[in-house]
Amino acid sequence: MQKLLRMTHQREVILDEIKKSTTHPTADELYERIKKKLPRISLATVYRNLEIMSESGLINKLEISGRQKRFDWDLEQHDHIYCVQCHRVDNIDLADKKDVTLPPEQNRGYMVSGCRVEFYGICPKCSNASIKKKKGERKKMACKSKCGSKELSEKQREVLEALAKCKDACGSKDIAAATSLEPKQVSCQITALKKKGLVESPVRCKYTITGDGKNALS
Amino acid sequence: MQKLLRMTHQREVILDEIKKSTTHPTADELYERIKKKLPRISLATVYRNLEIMSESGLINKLEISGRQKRFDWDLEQHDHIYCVQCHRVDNIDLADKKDVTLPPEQNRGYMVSGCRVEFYGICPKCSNASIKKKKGERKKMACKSKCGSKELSEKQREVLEALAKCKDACGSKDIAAATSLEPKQVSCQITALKKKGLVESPVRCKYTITGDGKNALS
DNA sequence: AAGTAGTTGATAATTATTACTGTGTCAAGC
DNA sequence: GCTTGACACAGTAATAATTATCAACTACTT
Repeated sequence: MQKLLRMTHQREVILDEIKKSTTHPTADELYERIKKKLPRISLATVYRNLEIMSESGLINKLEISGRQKRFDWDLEQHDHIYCVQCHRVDNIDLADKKDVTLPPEQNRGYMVSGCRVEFYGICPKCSNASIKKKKGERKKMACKSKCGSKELSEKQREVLEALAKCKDACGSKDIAAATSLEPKQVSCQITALKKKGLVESPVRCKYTITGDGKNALS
Repeated sequence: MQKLLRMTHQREVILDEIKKSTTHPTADELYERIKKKLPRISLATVYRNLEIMSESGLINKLEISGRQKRFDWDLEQHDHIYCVQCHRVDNIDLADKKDVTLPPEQNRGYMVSGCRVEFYGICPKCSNASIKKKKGERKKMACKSKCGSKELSEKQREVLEALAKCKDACGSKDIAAATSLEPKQVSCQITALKKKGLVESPVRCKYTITGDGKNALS
C-alpha cells in the first residue's frame, strides 16, 4: 500500500521552494519560481508532485477560500488569515481556538474530523495600494485581479476611439454616427467598456472616456 | 453608483429556488432545478444573477472549501460543516464562537473584517454509503467524485479485455502478445488502470482484472 | 410611443487543474 | 551486464467551473 517516493531533482527543487516561502504559494506561483532553476520543468510535474507530496505527508494542502489551491510546508495544524483583495494567505496563531468545539448535539450526524478558522480582511499591502490610488497615483495593481483588463474587441476599440475624440460627454447616437456601428450595437459595447472602467457616465445616457480608457487606446 | 435591479421572471425563479433549499446549492445544482420551470433559461443567466444578487445583498455567496461556489439565502453570519467526501455543506450554530477573536498583535497588519469557522468531516449519508460498500454491496456513488471513473481509452479497453481472458495473473509481456500493443505501451496502460482500480497486482509484475474492471467492460 | 439602460440565451473564452502518452531513468534480479 | 518493471518526466489534450461577449429583447422613464 505504501508507495515509495523517489527523490528526484525536480521534487527536491519543488520541496525546497515551498520550504523557502513565507507565504502559502499556489501551484503556478511555484511553477514560475521553479522555472528559473529548471527551465524545462513542466507545469504538470509541479501539480503532480504537489499532489503526491501532500498525499504522502511531506507538505500540506490547504483548504482555503479562493479558487486556487495553496500549499504549505508547515505540517502542524494552524489557522490562516486571508486577503479578500489579493488572495494572499498568512498564518495566525490562535490560542483561543481550543474553545471552538462543536457540541455533539450540533453535529448533524457528521463524523467531525477537524475545524478550520479563517479570518479575512485586507492585507497591509493592499490597503496601502488603495490609499495611493485615491491620491491619484496611477499604479499597476499589485495583485492579480480576478478579471484583468482584457483586449479590446474591434467594435469596442472603435467606440472608444470615437469617444476619445469628443470633448464633452456624448450619447450613444452621436457615437453611432461617428462610427460604422448601429446605435443598438453601440449600447452593447458601452456596457462592456463601462464594466472595464474605460468609460463612465457623468449623466444618464451620456458617456465620456476615462483615463484608463485613454491608456487602453495607446 | 447604486445599480437598479430589475426583478425579472428569471430572477424571481432563481431567488425562489434558493430560498426553498435547505442546503447550500451550487450554481449548477440550481440550474438543474430551475430548468424544470424555465426550460429555456441559460446557465450563464443563473451564474450572472447569482453574482449580481450576492453583490446587491439579496443572497449570500459562501467562501467555503471545495471547487464550486455555493449560495445561501440566509444573510446572517453563520458557520458551516463540510463533508470532505461529497462536499455537501450544512449550517451549524456556534455559540462559543464569540471567543474566537484575533488578538491585535496577531493580525499582521490586516484590517480584519470577519472570521469563518468551518468544521469538516464525513456526513451521515456518506458514512452510510461506505458501510454498505464494505458489505460488498456495489452501489453507484451517491456523491459526485472529484475524478469520476472516466471512459476507457481504446488501448486501455484492449488491455483490460486481454486481462479478462486470462484465468491467472499474467505479466505485461503476455498482454502485449495478446494485443496489438508494444510491451512498453502496455505498462503505461496498466498504470492507468491500476489507478482506476480496474486492475490489481497480486504479485510483483503480475496483474489481474478486478471486479470493478469486469464491470467497466460490460 | 420612443429611446435607452439593463437583461437574456447562446456560445466562446478563460482559468485552474487533471489525464494521457510516449519516452526516460533507476534498482533489483537473473 | 542485460532485462524487467515501477516510477517519473515533459508536453499536450482534456475537463470542470466560471466568466465574457454579443446581438436580440424587454421593461422603465420621459
